[in-house]
Amino acid sequence: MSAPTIYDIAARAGVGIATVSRVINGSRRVSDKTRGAVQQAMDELGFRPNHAARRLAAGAPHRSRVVALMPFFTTAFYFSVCKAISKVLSEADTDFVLLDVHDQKDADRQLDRLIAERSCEGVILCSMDLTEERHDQFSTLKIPVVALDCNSKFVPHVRVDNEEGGRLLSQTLSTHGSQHQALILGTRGALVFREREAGFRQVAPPSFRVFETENVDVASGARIAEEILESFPEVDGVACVGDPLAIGATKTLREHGRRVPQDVQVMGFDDQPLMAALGLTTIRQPMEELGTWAADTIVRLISTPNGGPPQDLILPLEVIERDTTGRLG
Amino acid sequence: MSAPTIYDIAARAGVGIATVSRVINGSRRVSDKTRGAVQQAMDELGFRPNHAARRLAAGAPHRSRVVALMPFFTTAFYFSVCKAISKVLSEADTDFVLLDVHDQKDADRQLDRLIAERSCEGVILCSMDLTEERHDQFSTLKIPVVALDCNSKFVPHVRVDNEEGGRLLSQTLSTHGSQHQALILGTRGALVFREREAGFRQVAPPSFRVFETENVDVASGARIAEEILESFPEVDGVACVGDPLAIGATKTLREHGRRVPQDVQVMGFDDQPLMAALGLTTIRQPMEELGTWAADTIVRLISTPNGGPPQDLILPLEVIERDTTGRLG
DNA sequence: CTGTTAGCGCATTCAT
DNA sequence: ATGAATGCGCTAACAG
Repeated sequence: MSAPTIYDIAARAGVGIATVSRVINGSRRVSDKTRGAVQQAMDELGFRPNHAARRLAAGAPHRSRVVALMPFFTTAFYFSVCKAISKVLSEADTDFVLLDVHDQKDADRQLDRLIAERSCEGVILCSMDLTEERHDQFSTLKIPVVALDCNSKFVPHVRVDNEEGGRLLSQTLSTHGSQHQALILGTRGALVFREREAGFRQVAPPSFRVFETENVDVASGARIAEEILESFPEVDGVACVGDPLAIGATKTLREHGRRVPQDVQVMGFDDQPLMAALGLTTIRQPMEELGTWAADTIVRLISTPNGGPPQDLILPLEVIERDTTGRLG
Repeated sequence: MSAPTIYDIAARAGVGIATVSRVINGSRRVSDKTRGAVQQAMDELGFRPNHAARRLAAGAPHRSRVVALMPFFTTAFYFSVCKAISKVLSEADTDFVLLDVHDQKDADRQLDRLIAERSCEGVILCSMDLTEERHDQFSTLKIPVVALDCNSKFVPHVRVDNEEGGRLLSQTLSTHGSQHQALILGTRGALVFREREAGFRQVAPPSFRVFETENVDVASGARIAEEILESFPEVDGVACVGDPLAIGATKTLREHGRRVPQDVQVMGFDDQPLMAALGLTTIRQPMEELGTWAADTIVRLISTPNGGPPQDLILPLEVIERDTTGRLG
């Protein structure tokens, strides 16, 4: 049978529903005896108060909830994004529901559920796009959606110019004289990586090579660097689509006697926390700003259903030169 | 006046509430004309559907929500904890509401609200304790609370033995011959830091010194290290209560010509992501396990109100020796 | 101390 | 295509 209500409890305990309510809410105006009976009935039936009914009856104030779907585990990039979102939403008295999704399928399941249950007032989609169909669903339900780190046709989005990022990667290496550049890519399943690759290819010196890896962590960077040294020994510049990759690559290179940056230059991407301390040259993504904009926008769209036309935003990238680049030789 | 309901909209648009409901839910069985009128009324009145009422009427399934209060901004420690919690809750079909709190006052405000609004079914408290009074409030409302990284008298908690951590810090330095040890502490307002300090004091060689800093970031570590070099030049071991502090301290020491670890040994605390790549000797906290246990426990307590007596858990610490410690000289 | 009653705001028949 | 009526599960007066 379906979930028991206070009526079921009341009947079973031989009391009125008000008494059950009192017990639930810890009122002291209940005799220990009846309280016990009610408790027992609740335990036996596995009673769980219905949250929606509670809030409705109590006249609790509105509190919007926005859920953010993010592939959280992948990189520290999302840590910074998350912090920013959290801050904005908190100040807007909006609940921040964090949904960690592993892959697209996972995300789809959650999106279906959100639509079916209408269980939030806004959605922030990180590094993930929407199908047109699903966009229409959200649209008719008037649940605003914004995308972050993603170039969406359907919803307002904030991102950086990843193609430009790819170009900056190669150009910075070239500036210091690198001729044989390797690009370490995360899976091409991710659009942002494909975009960076495209930009890189546009400007890289002809002998460049591209290497793809599943994960974008330190271990992968270290492993791919081995591969690079073997198949592309003349390499004098390594560009990575994530900072951890660069850390791993640098480690391997140095272990193999290559000086960084005198023999090989290395660059990361993101400028995650601690990269300054590590001296990694990298391309800074304005992570806080990305999160802030997404959160601000969703809050605005929630309170102003007709908040004007979708307004996208492209934030600037910045090359941060530190110790892993410099003139070769 | 209070928030407009569909009755207000219906009245203003000269239609029945059912029609308003249809418009809200994107039903196509509404003439464009009336739809327009309803839309306009909604816009003019700033209508926002009441989420609780919606779910109640729609008979939506229960979905528990647990909110985690965490001082998110402070360190990457919480990133790992957060990941673990997120994973467990997601698998338990439980919403994960993240509440970033800056300080105790902030936390108190949020806790008051949670109690007043009964807006969640469980609470995970990170690095923060409960007053007895507030514990009683949660208790009578039957909202379970668990604490993480905190030694609470009132609620089940999971943590490491921070005193032992303090001892390990000093003992590891001593093992390699360090006689003049400095401890860099975060604010003594945090219990965990006080505990580590206590442990450290128990076993440190007599000439030790303790330094306190507000923040536990790289910059603070670098700054305090300057101070240490000035006021405690004979220092040959620096123990920190957080990894970033140690990174900063190492940087300063090396800039001042002190070799690490030959002249001065340095240790961090936590073993955050990337510390392996950085070669920092540190004391590993089982961050994932902490988060997993907290989430598992809260899920269990929600589904089993009488889940037996509070069961605390103390997880083991592990010294991870890397490149910043080793025999002096 | 306890039971009765009346909504909370909305989705949903069932009429029309 | 639209309106009236009913009930979701609970809290909060109001009676007793």
